[in-house]
Amino acid sequence: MNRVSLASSFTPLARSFYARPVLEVARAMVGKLLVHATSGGPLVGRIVEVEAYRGPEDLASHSSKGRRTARNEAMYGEAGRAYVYLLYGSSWAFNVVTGEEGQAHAVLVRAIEPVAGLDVMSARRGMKVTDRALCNGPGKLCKAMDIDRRFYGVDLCAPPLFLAEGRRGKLGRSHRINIDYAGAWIEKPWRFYERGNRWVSVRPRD
DNA sequence: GAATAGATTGTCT
DNA sequence: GACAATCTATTCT
Repeated sequence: MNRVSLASSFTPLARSFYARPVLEVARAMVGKLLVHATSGGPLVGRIVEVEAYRGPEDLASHSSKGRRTARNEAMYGEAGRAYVYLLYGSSWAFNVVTGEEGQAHAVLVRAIEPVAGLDVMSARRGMKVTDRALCNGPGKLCKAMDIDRRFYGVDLCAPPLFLAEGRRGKLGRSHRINIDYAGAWIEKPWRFYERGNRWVSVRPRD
């Protein structure tokens, strides 16, 4: 199969997939494929770890307490669009907006299992394709998949960036990672991952 | 594998 | 001016 037919063999998930409660979408996203059709061929990763963020009550969310700024504006938009932001100065994070418009809920993709375009990902990350650190973190997968602020607010229901159907194994869930500032919300089991998958970023506490 | 320290910069107070 | 939904290198066991 050549590169062109490989890219066209993936079909974007419809907006109805995203227009549901955020925890439902987060759970369903584990096992789906993240596809970026680039001029150099498709970059594809199987999603193995995500986290749900549900403002305004969720203190870990950028939209907590109804906060609405230039940065998180995309969270308030229609379901199925991307919310991309820079954190800690040098890493990009990729989120999918869910629920109803005006509702600032989103799902952060924390880790993927590389599926296609491995040579490109490997070169972009400066490490071997077999290295567990290739895509096991929000910033790492964005670097490997060539996702940055160019994709802020873009529609994920059509190429070049979209989710496609995939298969998944056993679902696991745990507390979210690195939200020490969020008080009692630290304990919410809003991280979903595939059990036993070596590409999951942080080993579950439980 | 686990723990630690330093890097780095847009965004918000 | 402080912080952040992190990463990397380094230094242990």
